[in-house]
Amino acid sequence: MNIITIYFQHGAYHMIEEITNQYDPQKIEKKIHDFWTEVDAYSKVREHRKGGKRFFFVDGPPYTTGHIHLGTAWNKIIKDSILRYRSMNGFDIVDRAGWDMHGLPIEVKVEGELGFKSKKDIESYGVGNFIEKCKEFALTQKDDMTDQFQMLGAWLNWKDPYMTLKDEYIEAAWWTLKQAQDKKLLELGKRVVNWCPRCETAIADSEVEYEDRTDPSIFVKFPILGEENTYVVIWTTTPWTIPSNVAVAVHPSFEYAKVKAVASDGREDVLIIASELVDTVLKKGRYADYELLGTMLGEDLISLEYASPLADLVPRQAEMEHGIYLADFVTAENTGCVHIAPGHGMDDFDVGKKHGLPIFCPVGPDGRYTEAAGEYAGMHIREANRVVIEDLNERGNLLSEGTIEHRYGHCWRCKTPIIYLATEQWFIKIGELKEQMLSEIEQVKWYPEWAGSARFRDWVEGARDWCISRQRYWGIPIPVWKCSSCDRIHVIGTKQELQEMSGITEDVELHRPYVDELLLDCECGGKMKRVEDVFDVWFDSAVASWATLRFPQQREEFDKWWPADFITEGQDQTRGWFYSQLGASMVAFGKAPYKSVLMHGFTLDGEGRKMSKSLGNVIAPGDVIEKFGADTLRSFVLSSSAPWEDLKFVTGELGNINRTLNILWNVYRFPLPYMALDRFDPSEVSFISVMPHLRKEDRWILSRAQSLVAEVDEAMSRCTLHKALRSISEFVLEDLSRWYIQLIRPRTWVEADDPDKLAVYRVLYDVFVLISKVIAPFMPHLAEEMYQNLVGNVYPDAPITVHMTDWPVVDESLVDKDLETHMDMVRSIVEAASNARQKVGRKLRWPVSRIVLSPVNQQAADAVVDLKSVLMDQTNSKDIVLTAIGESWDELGFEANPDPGAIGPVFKGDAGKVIGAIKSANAGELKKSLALHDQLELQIAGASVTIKPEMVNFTETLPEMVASAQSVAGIIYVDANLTRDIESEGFAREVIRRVQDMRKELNLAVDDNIRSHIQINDERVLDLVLDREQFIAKETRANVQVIGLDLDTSGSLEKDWEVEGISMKIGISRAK
RNA sequence: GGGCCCGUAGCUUAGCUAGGUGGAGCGCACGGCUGAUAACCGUGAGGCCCUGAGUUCGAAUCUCAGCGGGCCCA
Repeated sequence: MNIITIYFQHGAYHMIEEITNQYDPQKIEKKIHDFWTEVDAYSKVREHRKGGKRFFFVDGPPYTTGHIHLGTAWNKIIKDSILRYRSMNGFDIVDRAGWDMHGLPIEVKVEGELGFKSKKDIESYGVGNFIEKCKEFALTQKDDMTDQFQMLGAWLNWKDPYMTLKDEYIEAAWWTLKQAQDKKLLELGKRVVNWCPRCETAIADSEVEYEDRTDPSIFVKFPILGEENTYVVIWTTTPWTIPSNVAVAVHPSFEYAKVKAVASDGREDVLIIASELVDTVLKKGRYADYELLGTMLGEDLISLEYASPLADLVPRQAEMEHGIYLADFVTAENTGCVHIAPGHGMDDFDVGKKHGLPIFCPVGPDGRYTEAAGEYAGMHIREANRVVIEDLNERGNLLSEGTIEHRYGHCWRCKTPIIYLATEQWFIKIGELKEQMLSEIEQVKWYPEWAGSARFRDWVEGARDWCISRQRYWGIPIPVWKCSSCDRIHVIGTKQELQEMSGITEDVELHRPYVDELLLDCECGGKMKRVEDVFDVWFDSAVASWATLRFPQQREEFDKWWPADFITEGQDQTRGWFYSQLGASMVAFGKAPYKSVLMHGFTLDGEGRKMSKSLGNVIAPGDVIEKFGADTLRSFVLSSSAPWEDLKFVTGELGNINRTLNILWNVYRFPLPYMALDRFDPSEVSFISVMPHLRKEDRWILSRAQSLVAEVDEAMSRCTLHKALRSISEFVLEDLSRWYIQLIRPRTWVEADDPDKLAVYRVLYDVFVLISKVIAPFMPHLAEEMYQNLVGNVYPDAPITVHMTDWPVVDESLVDKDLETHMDMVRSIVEAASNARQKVGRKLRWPVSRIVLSPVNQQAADAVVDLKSVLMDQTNSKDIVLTAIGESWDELGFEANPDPGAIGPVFKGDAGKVIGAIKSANAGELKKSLALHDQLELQIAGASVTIKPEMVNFTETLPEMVASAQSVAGIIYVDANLTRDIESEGFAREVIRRVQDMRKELNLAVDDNIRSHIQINDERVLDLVLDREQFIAKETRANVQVIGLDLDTSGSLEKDWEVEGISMKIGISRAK
């Protein structure tokens, strides 16, 4: 039968259904997904909360790679759990899913599919065709990923997501740039940028990946003008930048040495090097010897000028003056003199700017030298390293050549080593916003606190102006039009403005190449053409918080919702989305776009290494779901560690979680057959009606359930989702499975109408319904499954899904903290009793006559009185005896242990006799006297000696067949001495257990009756068993039962048993 | 090289804010229960609390310095 129809079928009885034996997450989750789709649960739930307290959530848009990984799964699971929790708490939620769909990664993918190698291939294929391919690719990937996210049970607005490739989104970016222009925060400038020579574009700092790489390591001698054979020595790992050298930088306060170095062939060079580095540099240059000519500070070197060793190859180098300048960034490494090429380095550029040096950059976007590089023109810089080294060597300027392995930046997409190029780019002047940004950070609530106050703050403090332009195709076109005759600039803010200014009436797509074709009229009468750049993709996602509200197209929603109440992303987004959003929002609105931020960790493999394709340790969420189900995956990632800590993915732990859910399933399943048998209808058995019949343990579990809700609320308020999950798990395992269910089992077996049984049903029902709600944010499928059966099948008017129900409010009237404490103590006593039983070898099936507790305090004593029946029941004891608080049990014996250390010094030679006397004395009296008089006279060989308390230690001795164990309530003693009655009950239970075992083997129904024949080959035991003949027949549902010494035991099943050394033979058959 | 975070039993972790005999789960060994039974429960063994120094009567906890891992930056 289709379960969906079950949910809607309500017969005469409101029936809770029996469920499968095993927790089967795949089956349940499939069923629940179908159900959600069928009733459109998500939309209905969001609709249901319309008009409630507002909660504006912005989804950090994953890049449309086509497949989700564990990290993105974790991310969405956190989001989903928090949103479900909020929704149940009455919040009206905005939660459009987001997709980041522009940029190089997709271009690179499409280039790969089309077999392209460079931008020229794209141009000849046609930019329009290329853009269409990229769009199609992004949209397909988006759909694939949506399916994968939905498998996790993540409820976001998937039907109407925001997509960075949509015109409405592009307009949000354009509008933002126009704000920057209006506020004079947009700047076109020549700057040194990270440049990928393959992609032929600037790339953001955040797109640079650092990896180990082997590069040349060369020391070069620059000849000082006007001094014979004198050189300043520099070091570099990029020989190809030597043709672009403009200056040398030294540190103002370092000491530099001028040394005469003698080569092995007798040639002499005068070299300028930082003093402390002379030895190492000369060693590199294989000089035989040197002589120190003098020392000076860096600031004394600035009058020197030098010539480029490559002046004959690069005409511009011959024209240029080369000087020595001061810079604080110079370190005492290598030579202490730094090669400065302002066209090829950030620091270099700054030095150049400061001193008005030429920004000489003879390298084109494709990584080849331009005409300005003279002889090198047309050569690719990759080949140039070798050639430059050779040229330097030929000219006698190469002091040393080697290689070095170091961390070097690579393009994050195509892995090409980046270079630094001085180029014209568009910048947002973050420098001017920094102070405001720092103060806005403090207005935001960060989870954890240090993510904002330390980490993010540190990043923002060091932030540089933001280069937002890229020289590519698949991105939001930068909406800047420039006049070809007067260089005037206009920034377009909306599509409408573009249409008006370009005079077109038809719709236009806001991508390249379409917008490139539109020309605007300039005030000067000339024509304005769009600059060719597109936006850095980080700028796309930066405007998500208002783009998701369709601003600037719609103003109302923006005014109503913005800024975001909450966002959460991985720690890598500190420099990424947390930052880009803040920057863009400062430009647009002058304030932070989010009120609270949860920074979560990274997923690592079992060894604690990051998951990466190259390591081959990537785990696909889909595989995990297939094996364990989404709820298990969700519980695992949520409970393993605090959200902001890294998550080690250990497969074994998943099994653990799975087991916990299975126990929850079993606990939930346990009473259902009885309830079904009794046609228990919760809608007809009110809680009020069972209240007079509640036992202590019922009140206890109800109190614990309320405490659980409070714990989860507390955890959620701190974003400590792992604590919420652990509280749930502890409640299920400890309180429900290991305790409450054990306590109430016999009550569910009663066959007649019984208020005590109904009370249990009602309590269990309420607890399960509460659990279904409490787990709903975290295990939405299992929660739904439970809810539909418990509530959906019973109350036709109930909310259609558990996710539409209200989050439980703690009912203080049900909370009884004293009772909870008492129960903790009782449980500890039961555990201790079990321990003690093992020591005396008495299994639980055999009652013990009494358990004695020496309570540690009043509370412990109260607990025993309060919960005596639970205690007797669970320890299977006939009586519980309390001593006075802190008092020993008076049936204990004592043993006196003389302490030779205390006796020896006092009695010297007689010590041995004293020790013997103490040992042979009556320990109990000894103890009493010492306690009473603080000393004791003993007669030894006619002499009287004085014994002091410190001379004797007493240890308790236990009576025969008594064992003790420690509990939190105090030490307990289990008296396992047998009486006829106990022995009779013990053997009877042994018999019952074996008959039950055989019933099971025959697959008898719980309520089937039997005929049984029990042969016991021991007269004494037979006699004992016969004492409880009725009891045995009742427990085993035997209509006919014969117990005897020698009888025919034939039946459907016949078995031989050995019980405590006595052989028995039992035969049973089903009674008609 | 810099910033932030993490390091506790074979594995996953609690305890750290507020210093006072380090608790769990898994696994392992042994046992119990047998109307949750392909389920459930108990007991036991197992810890230089990463290392070293400092503060303190007392440090897993606070401070400093190292080592190892993660994210980010240079």
